[in-house]
Amino acid sequence: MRLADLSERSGVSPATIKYYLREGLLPPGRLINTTQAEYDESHLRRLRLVRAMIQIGRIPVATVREVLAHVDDDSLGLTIRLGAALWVLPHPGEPAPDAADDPDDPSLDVARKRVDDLLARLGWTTAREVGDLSPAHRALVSTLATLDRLGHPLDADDMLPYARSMEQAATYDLDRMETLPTPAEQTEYAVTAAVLFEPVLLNLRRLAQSEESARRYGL
Amino acid sequence: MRLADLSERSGVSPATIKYYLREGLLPPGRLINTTQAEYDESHLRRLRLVRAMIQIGRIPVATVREVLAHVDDDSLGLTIRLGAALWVLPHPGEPAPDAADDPDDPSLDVARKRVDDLLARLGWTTAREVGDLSPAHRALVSTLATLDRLGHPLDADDMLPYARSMEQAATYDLDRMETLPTPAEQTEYAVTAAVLFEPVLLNLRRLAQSEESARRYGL
DNA sequence: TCCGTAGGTGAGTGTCACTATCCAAAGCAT
DNA sequence: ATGCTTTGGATAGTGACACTCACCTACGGA
Repeated sequence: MRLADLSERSGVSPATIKYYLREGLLPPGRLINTTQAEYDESHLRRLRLVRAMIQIGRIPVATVREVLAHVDDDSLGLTIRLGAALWVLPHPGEPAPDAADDPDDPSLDVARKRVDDLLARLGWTTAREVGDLSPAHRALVSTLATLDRLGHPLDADDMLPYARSMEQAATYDLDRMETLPTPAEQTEYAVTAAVLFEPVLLNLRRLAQSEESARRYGL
Repeated sequence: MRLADLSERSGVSPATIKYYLREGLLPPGRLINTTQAEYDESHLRRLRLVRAMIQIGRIPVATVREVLAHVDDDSLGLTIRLGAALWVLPHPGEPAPDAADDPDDPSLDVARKRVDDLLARLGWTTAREVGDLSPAHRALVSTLATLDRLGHPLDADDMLPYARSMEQAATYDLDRMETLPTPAEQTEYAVTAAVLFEPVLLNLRRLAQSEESARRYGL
């Protein structure tokens, strides 16, 4: 498969593929000679993953490169490999990097305490120990602080049922992940799940909301 | 309260506040004379909402303007007003606007059918009737099609438990919304919920995932 | 042999959320 | 009164980012 074929089968323009190759998001093809390269199904697969991350997940190119480095890193154990890949993904709810939270903001302390309380009640001891180091934890705290400031605080009780649902979802995801044969595929699956299952959940939620609103208020 | 005070209390730079005024995201203050304007608590509140949408929700300025127009539009009934405000919000999972889905793509048809099946089983008749017109529906279909292409298809059975959870969440949200006194506040709450509860859910999910992964694989 | 095409590269494009600078009029402090 | 600051208003510039274009050289088929 040459670059033009890769472009045709993926729907991505040749110029963009060249750009991805340059940026290291796609491994170079096998060079037949100085001016021809051969690509295979693995390139197509990787290209589709890259597109999903960038187009659907709106993930910056530099971040995609980091994530893929972890996916491809056979030297790590599965737990670390998974963690590393998901750790560098953007976490919705994080403030923009150029406007980081003021760490002295008292509303953050309040939110942090509430998250700790929630984790304790859930029995998520590992998450509790890792605490603020995890981007997911920080993003959660930051979002709760913002909700407080807007006058719509969410306490641990409010979050508990949501957390239980997400626990179920996570169990389910890992079950599916385990059916895959290699750690590389498993890690890739986890990334896909993070990037693409999240939109599924959110859009289901919005559909549910308009359904319920129609039921209550007519129309 | 003058512009500088508004800036101080919100943590937003005066230059940015001027920009928001120019862009119509913030109503102008009451002009005391040609060079001084007076702002009040409602401006502070609106400014915080705008910041949350832009910084946390990463919503484009032009979209924020549209959403606020619906929040402020007293001429509409609650259902329409809610729907309109949420309709224009970005839907995660939508492809970037400059790379819209090819409508002839057969994988989209497959995904559409699966969503219809799911909605039928859930008994979400309104969502089913509105179908493809809803951005949430379109984004869901598009995301499922991408998952198919990546070799990790999600069928209606897989989604059913997630959808039930989201149904519960939606009911809960609307209950909270109904405690607010005016339609303007209710609409604002719905927007806040869409923009800020979603990060809460997603980060809970990621925490649950690493918790469960630690349980299964140690560390 | 020769023309079209392949892949590689550096520079350019468009978008977007600010941000910086200027200006003249109007306080406010002394 | 005087001089420093602040205001609203306007225009232009910035930096990040994901491409996208034009051009170059070297094949490779007719």
